[in-house]
Amino acid sequence: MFWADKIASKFQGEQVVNDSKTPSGRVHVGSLRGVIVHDTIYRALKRAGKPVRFTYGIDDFDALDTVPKYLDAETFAPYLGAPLCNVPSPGAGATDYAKFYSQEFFEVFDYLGVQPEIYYLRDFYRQGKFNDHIDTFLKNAHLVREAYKEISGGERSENWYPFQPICEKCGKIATTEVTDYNGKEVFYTCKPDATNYTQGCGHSGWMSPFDGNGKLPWKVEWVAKWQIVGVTIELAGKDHSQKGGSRDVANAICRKTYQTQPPFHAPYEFILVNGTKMSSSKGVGSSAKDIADLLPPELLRFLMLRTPPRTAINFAPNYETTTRLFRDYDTAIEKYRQLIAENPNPELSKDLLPLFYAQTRETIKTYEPFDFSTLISLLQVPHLDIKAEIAKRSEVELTAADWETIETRITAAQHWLDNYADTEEKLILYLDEMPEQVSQIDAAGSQYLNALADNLAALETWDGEALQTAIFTTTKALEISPTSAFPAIYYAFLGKERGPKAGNLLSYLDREFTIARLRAAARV
RNA sequence: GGGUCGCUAGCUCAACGGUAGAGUACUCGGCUUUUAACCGAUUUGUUCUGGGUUCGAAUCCCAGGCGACCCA
Repeated sequence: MFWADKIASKFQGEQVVNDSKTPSGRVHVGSLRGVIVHDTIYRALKRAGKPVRFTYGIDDFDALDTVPKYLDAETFAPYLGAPLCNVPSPGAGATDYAKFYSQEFFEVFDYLGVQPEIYYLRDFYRQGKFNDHIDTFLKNAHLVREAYKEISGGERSENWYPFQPICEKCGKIATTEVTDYNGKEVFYTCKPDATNYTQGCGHSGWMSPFDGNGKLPWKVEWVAKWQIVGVTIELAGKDHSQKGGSRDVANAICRKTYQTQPPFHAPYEFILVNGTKMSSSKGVGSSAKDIADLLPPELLRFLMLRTPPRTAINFAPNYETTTRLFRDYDTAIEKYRQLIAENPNPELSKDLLPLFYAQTRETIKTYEPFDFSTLISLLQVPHLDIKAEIAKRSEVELTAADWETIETRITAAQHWLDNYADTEEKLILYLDEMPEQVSQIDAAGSQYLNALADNLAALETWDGEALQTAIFTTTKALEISPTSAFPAIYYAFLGKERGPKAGNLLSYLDREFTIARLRAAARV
């Protein structure tokens, strides 16, 4: 059974699948895994005909704890420690920092066809939805301390309370500590040494903890959120899912304080780039938007889906990995088309379910596949009418829908060439100098190039067809096999053993130059 | 130091207690205006190691090695 269906099969009755994110900056592609994993489980439950909702929370009451290096440090340093929803927006089109980055994230949601019910924790706090839970936790602070101690070994002092007010004086939330609660107000101090990234102002006093005046620490907040939203299924990244890790602590708090079972949980792995975890601080890895610019939505979903959550995904946008992704997707489409040719409503086998869940809509969009790596090649042939070439190479008449897919693929291939291709992966015409690799041309090859130069000099028209004919008639005249002749030509112009159709390639070059190069290469 | 996950063909992965497979790469052949395309075929394994359970282990258990990650 496909992994998402296996999870879905465990549940009866109404389910709420939840995921959340702190909008602390640009979102890297690793964060998309959680999104897709949850969306897929949601869709699997729907497919199984079970009642289900998909909710997504923005943790925008969390503090700004670092200024990302792509932002001006001086501008944002004063806001370190303040709730993200109270930090100014780094760009136009948003009211604040949290909205700015969550909007960017949601654009990717739209792109991927992910449509959860979105909520912002700032609203929950300000609307008082947390009030009862804040009261519960302040009154049961000992249970939270117990859970921390038992699960993660962290000691909390006797007068520690699980609550952080926003300091009335300096506006920071990361620096405050509550030491008393009288049922209506908490006594807090804004401590200069509370964190290692920002200083509190030293203010202290009594204030109400309700209606958005402060927040619960996030492990505690997590538990309260489950109660408010009614979450039944929520997975977490491997980092939070360790024994004694934050999810373990949250689960314990949930059991102790509410005497209820925490939501279903399973860990999901990271997305690795070249075998190592991507991290925005190290500068490795791509933002979610970068990858979305490269991969069409169904391909990006497919990438995230086909690997079960427990297994790490190793994606690097290099030639090998990128073309394989497209090829695997096309292979699945091909298989599906054969299947529906026999039966319009087929039972999907396990290997076709990733294709099903990869769709942004409800049905699988089929098309006539055209190999992605060939597109990359064709795009590099100068002056080539790529659409005419594709039409020529396709066995069937391409429909408007086929063309729509192909055009998306052309855009993706061009984007890959422009942004990710290594120089060795690109077609390079050596116009100014002779490629070193001409030394690979053997005696027969040299003889061939000379003969070809003679024949080309005598050509009446300089076009691809005529050139291709000349190339072949020359091989026949010399009784040399094309497998020896073609590499000699490619070495002379590209420094490679293989290349695009030689006649077309040469037709884009100047005649005198071409002939001179052939003779020069033959002499080496 | 403690923990989690992983290790299967050159590469990417599947098989999850019942004959180890696919794609790709490689090799070879075909394609008589045929060259990053296409078609066909062959080959590829101490399933990381060592023990154990079992009629039977890649699969379950124990120990070790290596790697990634988390916590301290």
